[in-house]
Amino acid sequence: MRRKPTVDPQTRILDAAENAVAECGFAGASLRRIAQEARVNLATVYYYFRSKRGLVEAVLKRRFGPLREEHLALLREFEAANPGRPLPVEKILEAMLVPPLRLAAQDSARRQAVRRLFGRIVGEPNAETQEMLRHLRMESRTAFLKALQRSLPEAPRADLLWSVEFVSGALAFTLCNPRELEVETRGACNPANTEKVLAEMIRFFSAGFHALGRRPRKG
Amino acid sequence: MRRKPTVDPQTRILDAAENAVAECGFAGASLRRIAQEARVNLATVYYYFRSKRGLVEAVLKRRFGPLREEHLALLREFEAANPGRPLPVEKILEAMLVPPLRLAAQDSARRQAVRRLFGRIVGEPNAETQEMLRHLRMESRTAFLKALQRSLPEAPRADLLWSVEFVSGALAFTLCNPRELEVETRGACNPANTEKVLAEMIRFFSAGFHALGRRPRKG
DNA sequence: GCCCGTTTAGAACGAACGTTTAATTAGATG
DNA sequence: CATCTAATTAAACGTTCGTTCTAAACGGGC
Repeated sequence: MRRKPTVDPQTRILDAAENAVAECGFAGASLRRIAQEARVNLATVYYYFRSKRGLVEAVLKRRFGPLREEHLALLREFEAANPGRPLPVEKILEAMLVPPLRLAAQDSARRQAVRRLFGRIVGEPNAETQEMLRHLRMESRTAFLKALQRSLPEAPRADLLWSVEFVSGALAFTLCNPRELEVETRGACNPANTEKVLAEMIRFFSAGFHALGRRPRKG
Repeated sequence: MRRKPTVDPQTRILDAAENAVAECGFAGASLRRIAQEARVNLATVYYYFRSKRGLVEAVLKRRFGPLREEHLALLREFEAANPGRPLPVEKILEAMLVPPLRLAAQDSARRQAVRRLFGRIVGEPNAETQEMLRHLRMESRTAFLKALQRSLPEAPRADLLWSVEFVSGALAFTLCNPRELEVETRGACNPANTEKVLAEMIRFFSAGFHALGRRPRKG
């Protein structure tokens, strides 16, 4: 029954905790069930992660920590292709969307948990969690805003900030409950089709950004 | 200390439960604390709502149940203004956005709880909860899609479905953590300013919808 | 008067929770 | 082999949880 005895206990615990938090929320996730699913003694969880809060933070950092570097790397890559010139909004959107979409499109065993984890953190108002995520998102958000301002110099900064927020929200919402969307649309929308989602979002949102660029002042 | 002795116990319980779920999630909300905050005996909660699940369902139905009627009423009202003609997408967007925005803009005592409740239900993958919300959203979603298809006959149905999803996501995301957004943007974006949010979303998303109408086939 | 829906009080149930402690194992080092 | 450290275990701590139960009070309507 033991599938991969080579995976170290910390990873097994993190995987199990990710499943539990995704399914039951932060408060509903039980350390005992996590330890059981990870085939690990309950005290081992404390040995590695000190407390439940420490475990949850490790879960979030493992998944969402690398996103910042991927965001910045994609921006740099696109800018290197056409040095000195402002990026087209379509490329900026691609840099924003591709890393989370890739994250939510990995192997099917983890996919559902990762997607639901997105939804959990969005709705979690706990101050510590929010502060941690704010810190994780801050740097890439600044980079995206700077790129957008260069690409759409006529657009007011506040409008661009709002729009970035709207894109983030649409992305999070689309990722976190994929099955529901497929059911509700009777299969017309399949969030597992990453390329399709990316194309739809770029098409829809780039029009919004271009409209901002065309209107120099708020009407 | 008793502020409003006129409010009946059921309402006090629902208010307290709303606070608790918003703050601690469905699993983290404690009936004992809810009863205490509602200045009600623990048994009274069971007397009225049978179980914790029953209480949670009552909380959700009270808040999100009226949304469907408001959505449909707004659509009817706008259509009555120009009978027979397809609604402009700006009006459809207004009908989609105004009821939730109004809901999240009520008196300051309840506002924060209502907004956080939005985030909680978005991230909650519990099958029963999702099924209940699906049922609540289905009718108005169909009405919005129909109006959009009349207004943008060239746009593929799947694209419109996706776009409606994106709008819903952006709205939910914007509503559920207002303070964070204001902090992160250093005050440039204030989600409590309902008119501003509405104007920003209509401007941004209507451009996206118009772009769909202009492209008859997927490129 | 009494009845009945409502509300309170108090206690208890078993279960599950986060956390801690002390003892034990396994592996490397000397 | 003895020793030291890291890893792992079993057991227990006290608390809180959802839920149920009983008994008693309250208040308006027939």
